[in-house]
Parts: sequence; C-alpha cells; structure tokens
Amino acid sequence: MTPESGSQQPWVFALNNRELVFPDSGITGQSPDLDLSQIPGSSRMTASVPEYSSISSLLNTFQFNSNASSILSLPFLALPPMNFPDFRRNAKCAICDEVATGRHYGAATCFGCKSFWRRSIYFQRKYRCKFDGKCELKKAPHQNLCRACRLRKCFEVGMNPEGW
Amino acid sequence: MTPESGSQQPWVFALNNRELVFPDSGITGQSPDLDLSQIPGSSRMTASVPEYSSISSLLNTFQFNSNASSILSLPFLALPPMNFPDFRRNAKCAICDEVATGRHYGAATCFGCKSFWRRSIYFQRKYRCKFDGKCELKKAPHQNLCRACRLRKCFEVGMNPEGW
DNA sequence: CGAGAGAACATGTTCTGCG
DNA sequence: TCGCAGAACATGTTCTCTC
Ligand SMILES: [Zn+2]
Ligand SMILES: [Zn+2]
Ligand SMILES: [Zn+2]
Ligand SMILES: [Zn+2]
Repeated sequence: MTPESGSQQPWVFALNNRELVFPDSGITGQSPDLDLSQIPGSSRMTASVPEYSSISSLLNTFQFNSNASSILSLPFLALPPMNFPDFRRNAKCAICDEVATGRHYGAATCFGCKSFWRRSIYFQRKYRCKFDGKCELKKAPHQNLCRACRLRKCFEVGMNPEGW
Repeated sequence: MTPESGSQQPWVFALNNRELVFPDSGITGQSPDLDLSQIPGSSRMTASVPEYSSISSLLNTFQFNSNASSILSLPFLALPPMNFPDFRRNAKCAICDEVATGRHYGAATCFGCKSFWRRSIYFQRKYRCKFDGKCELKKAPHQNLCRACRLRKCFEVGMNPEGW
C-alpha cells in the first residue's frame, strides 16, 4: 500500500525522519523529538485514512490500515501536536490503558508510565516477568502492572532513556 | 419493621453490641472489634433478608430493607467473617468503590483507604472540599479522590483512630 | 503563555511482626 | 495458619523550573 493507490483517500505521511503531515487537517510540521530512523522498520511509514473527525478515530484507522512492520511504534508516530483539537480527551497512553497526558520521553504516555520510565532508568532496574512475557498492561484492583512487560514496552515504543 | 413481622422471612440480627447472626447460614459469632454503640443511630439494627446465595446479594438486600437511620454504618455491620464463603470476591470497600481486602481499623476497606486513614490520623490532616462536600468517592484517571469527603466518610463509618 | 523534565509529595501494594 | 497494624517500598499526581 502506497500513497499513490486509492486516489480518493487522504494520507498520513512521515515525509522524512522529522516531519509528519495530516493532510485532512492541513497540519504539517516538524517534530524535533521524532527520529524514525531509530525505530526498527519504520523509516518509511504510510497509512490510509479514509476520513476522521477525532483523534481516536484517526488512531484507530491508522492502526488498522498500517503496513508498518512493527505496530509498537504507531502510538508514537500517530501522536498529533498537543493543540490538535480533541487531543487531551482521546490520546491513549502508548504503554498502558490510561489516557495520555502529553509526550513524555518521546512517547505519548500517562503520568504513571512517565514516572515508571524515569525511575526504571535512573535506578537501572531489571525485571523478570512471572508469566509468559505477554502481560496485558491494564490496571486491575490491588495489583500493579507487570514491571517487566511494562518496561519492555517502553523500550519497544522508543522512549528516550536520557530525557530531553 | 421488626423481627416479629413477616414470619416466613429469615433475619439478620445484631443481637447486642458485639454479636451478629446470619440465620440462613447458621453463622453466629462475636466480633471483638464491633461496637454498635459507637455508631450513631445503629444500636439496634435489623433487616429482612428473604434469601441469599452470596455476600453481594445479602448486602444488597440488607441495604434495601434496612430501617437504620444512617446507611453509612451498613458496610460495617454487614461485613461477614473473612472465612465466609465468597467474602473476598464480593465485599466492597466501605469508603470508595474498590474491593475490600479485609477489616481495617474496624471497617471493611481496601488497602488504599486503610493507608489513607492511617496517614490522615498520624499526621492529623485537615482537608477542605473544593466542591459541595458530597464528592463521589470513585477513582477517575489522573485524579485522586477528594480528601475531605474521603476522610469524613472514614469517620462516619466509624473507623478507629487508634488502631488495635 | 504552553510543553515537558525532574523533584516533591500523595497514594497504593507488599512485607514483617505479632497475637 | 490467618488476620491485621504498621513499616517499607512502589506507583501516581502535582509542583517547580526551564525553554
Ligand atoms: Zn500509561
Ligand atoms: Zn509480564
Ligand atoms: Zn477504599
Ligand atoms: Zn469533596
């Protein structure tokens, strides 16, 4: 699937390593903290977006039609600017099932995952999953998220260990 | 409504200040940490319980038919022993919308409310509600429960400030 | 002003000791 | 062995600072 196919459809572009375009909204801009070359298999990523009225529908469509080799970089790529209409209500944390509060260490995450990442890096934590390494990162009563699976996902999504 | 009316119905009794009876299950026992005289309006409390198969249905029926003057003492009163079948899955925190993990400071609460109470007492915290003093004590993303309303409910339910 | 890093603080979960 | 108080630790939210 390439931008040329399906002529009637608008497209979401990663123009190059540092630029995203949302043609439907007219938003075009550079993202200084975005470096696609560091995300495996995502140096060129496009997706068909038939139509959308909110961030959440855009993200869903983007995810559904994407031909990227790794789905894990999607939340990172698809994150629109903070002033995009609707962002705050609809953006999902790239790590867990919370609402994202903004970009933290390069990814759209909630406050919890932001702090978890900072502390894990600062203390150089090593975790081991008690199960199959595929834990669902969803909050349940009286139980924290699996630390090993949470930290692994932080790395996969490309969170920056050094801040900025 | 008194135990004498509706002869066919089983009853839940607070026999006296320190004893509860669940006739349907045959459970009778003393509860050393139960002192009804300290709960306003609850020195004599009875309720009709037509039938029940689990704690949750018992609690619902108890709450619905109770003629107690204050509904706030119900979770305290209705709490069965920890070894009662089904307790762990069905007991609700007397303060918030979590699952209760046991009796803490005299009430059936979750770990969170247990710690909140201990710290509030230890540090002698005074809180002021930002709203109308009737906040719903239900967890929402990126927001803590209203401290003032939470602590007030802890007192109303009769949590013990001194531990035991 | 707004966004976000890091510190400070509040909250929630697990561990330890005791009865 | 079990229940729970309190301590210890982990997690989550708010504040402060800088850009
Ligand atoms: Zn998260
Ligand atoms: Zn895991
Ligand atoms: Zn609670
Ligand atoms: Zn309140």
